[in-house]
Amino acid sequence: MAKHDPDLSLLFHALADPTRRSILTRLAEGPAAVTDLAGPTGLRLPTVMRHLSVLEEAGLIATTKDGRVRTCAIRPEALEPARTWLDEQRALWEARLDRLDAFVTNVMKGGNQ
Amino acid sequence: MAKHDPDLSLLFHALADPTRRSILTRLAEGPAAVTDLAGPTGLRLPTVMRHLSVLEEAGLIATTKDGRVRTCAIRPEALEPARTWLDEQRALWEARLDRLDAFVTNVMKGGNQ
DNA sequence: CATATACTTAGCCACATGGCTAAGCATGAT
DNA sequence: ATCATGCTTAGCCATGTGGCTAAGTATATG
Repeated sequence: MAKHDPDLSLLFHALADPTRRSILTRLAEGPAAVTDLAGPTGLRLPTVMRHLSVLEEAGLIATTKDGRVRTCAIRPEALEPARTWLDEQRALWEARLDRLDAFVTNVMKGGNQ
Repeated sequence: MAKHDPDLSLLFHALADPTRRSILTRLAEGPAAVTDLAGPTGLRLPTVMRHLSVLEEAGLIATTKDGRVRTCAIRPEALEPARTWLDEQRALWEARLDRLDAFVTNVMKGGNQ
């Protein structure tokens, strides 16, 4: 399929995995090193590393390396595109339902007289 | 990983594909038959069918079959869990930033007097 | 009944994803 | 200099995903 919204696809895809979501909630408490993030998941480091790079490519986290420790931190603004899309859709969907409502009301009025 | 939130995973995964998102926006204009949905995508019917079943399993659409025509319609309430999760995260992330802010302010006050 | 329409199912293919181990590399501690 | 720590890279494996074709089923329509 054409890549109309690579950002949204990356974003939603990153959020679609429970491990990645739990890493994000863990990071909500504050920045953490890779090993600290790996602990709670019960997964091996390389596996966690790949989850982290998915999160980073989606813009959800930023990482910096200081000495041999890589520290990961949340990028709160990264959620905005997802929120915006959801809000737009909700608006569209509800507008449609409203029009449907108006239509039905109209038909009933016209049909009964 | 443990399946803590199968709903959210299904939901975000369904939303992570451009074709599926475009089907959703198309459906925002009103219910449509499978063939009508397939047209704009340029994809074959079986392919579209599978996108539709992903959307249906995520609860994003409902389909009914009348005669030989299957009609698909949006289920607006299905977006709620995603919205809720995003809102929760934003709250958590911002709370953390606020605490950090307060901490920094505190340290500066204490350190300078 | 025969034929077109609208899905549906089955199955193939290439590639992505999520897990792992093993080995490498850079840095901090002794 | 040596060793431990913390990440990184390479590569394997099973499964999932997104596309397809070909053939099947069910319902209108003539």
